[in-house]
Amino acid sequence: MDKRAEQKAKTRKKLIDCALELSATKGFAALSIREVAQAADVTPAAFYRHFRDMEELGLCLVDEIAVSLRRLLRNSRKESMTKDVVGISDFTIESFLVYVNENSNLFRLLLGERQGASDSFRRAIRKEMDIFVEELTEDLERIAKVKNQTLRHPAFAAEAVVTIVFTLGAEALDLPKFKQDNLKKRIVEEVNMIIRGARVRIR
Amino acid sequence: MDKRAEQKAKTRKKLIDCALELSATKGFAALSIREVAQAADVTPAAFYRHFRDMEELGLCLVDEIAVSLRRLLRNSRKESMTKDVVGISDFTIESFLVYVNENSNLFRLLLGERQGASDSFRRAIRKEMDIFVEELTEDLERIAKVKNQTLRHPAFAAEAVVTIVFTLGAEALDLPKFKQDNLKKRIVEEVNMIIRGARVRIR
DNA sequence: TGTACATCAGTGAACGCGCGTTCACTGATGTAC
DNA sequence: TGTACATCAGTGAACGCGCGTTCACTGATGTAC
Repeated sequence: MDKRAEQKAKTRKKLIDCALELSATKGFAALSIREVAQAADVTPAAFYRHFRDMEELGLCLVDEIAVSLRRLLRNSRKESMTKDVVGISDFTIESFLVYVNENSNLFRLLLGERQGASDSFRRAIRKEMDIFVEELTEDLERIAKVKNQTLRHPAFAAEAVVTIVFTLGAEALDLPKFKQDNLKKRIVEEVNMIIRGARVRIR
Repeated sequence: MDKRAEQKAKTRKKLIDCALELSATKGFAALSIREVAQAADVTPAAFYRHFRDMEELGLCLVDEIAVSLRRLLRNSRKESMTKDVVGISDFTIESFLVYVNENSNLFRLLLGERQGASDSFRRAIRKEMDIFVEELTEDLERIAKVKNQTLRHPAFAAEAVVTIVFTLGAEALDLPKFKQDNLKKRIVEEVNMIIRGARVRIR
């Protein structure tokens, strides 16, 4: 057992976790190496044993987001399969909001830096969102097929849904729990609008 | 004629303009008083004759956004009246994208700080967006009435449309002109989806 | 109109501070024999 | 197992820098007579 590597990984994780936590309150862009190092109880110089600069650490955070988002996606798909739930339900959006609340720091980072300053940051985030859109497109098509319906532009519908859910989901973070109910209803209603509007009507 | 007040106003405007321009490249949050002062060709200390701190200057910028957004709204309404165009057309979205390109710095600021760090900033921006949603709600209702249709939740539809148009509009800023055409088509399609989905169908 | 004083936008120097980055170092852990 | 050396994560001091903020000041403009 390599105690040294183990300890190093632990410190690295601590740096990442502290950066994430700090970024929640003041935004990632405002963080300094010294600040993160101090929060993680290491010397500023120690930071360089793990990351070249804050940008590199930032990309690790985006990676964390990617992992957690994909887990969310996998779970929600699994659940919607086993429960024979067909369609984007109340339930799916409910569980998304739970996720947002549980991973509020990651989510804040995701949406805060989506139009942020760093180019590599923005591209990494958009790539993740694109994956989300693609998966949702597939789901929408699959569901439509089961229901014997046709969708006009599944990919556009998926993009619109993701945009709405993520943007309004981000707003949930600033709201007290009891006001989130209202927001949830709005999201559900708007998502349904999009999907209804995407269906090709048979007259 | 008060030369002194005139000169002061000029300097103030220069500070605001420079801050706006600088914020486009590195984000408003990353700006410093000294940086803005230097860009505006004044001493850092002179900054304090105009603003208490960067936050106060920032709120002035939000105000500029408010003014320009309302002008956009007024124009688009006027045009849609005179031209007897009924509905949210290709044309309306086209002119929105033109606006976004013309006021790219303002727009970047608007969307960049929407989930940014400063609380007063976020609230000011959301207030502006809410106004936009309200006006659009009225328009949607009016148009529906003319067309003898009913909308299920005009306010939700408006919120969804504004979310889509602003978010995707922000993405246009990173795109070369020829790729913006594609984006525009996506926006138009998605907006139409929402409105179609909002209509109460008579069977 | 001319003069004497008041105002005040902008100056320039100074301050203490936290920043990123470097460097020689230490001492615990790993490795070779 | 014990020893001698290598490795390297983390230390602590130091550096120069741009930052926000203050202050007494200057000199053009405004005002009162």
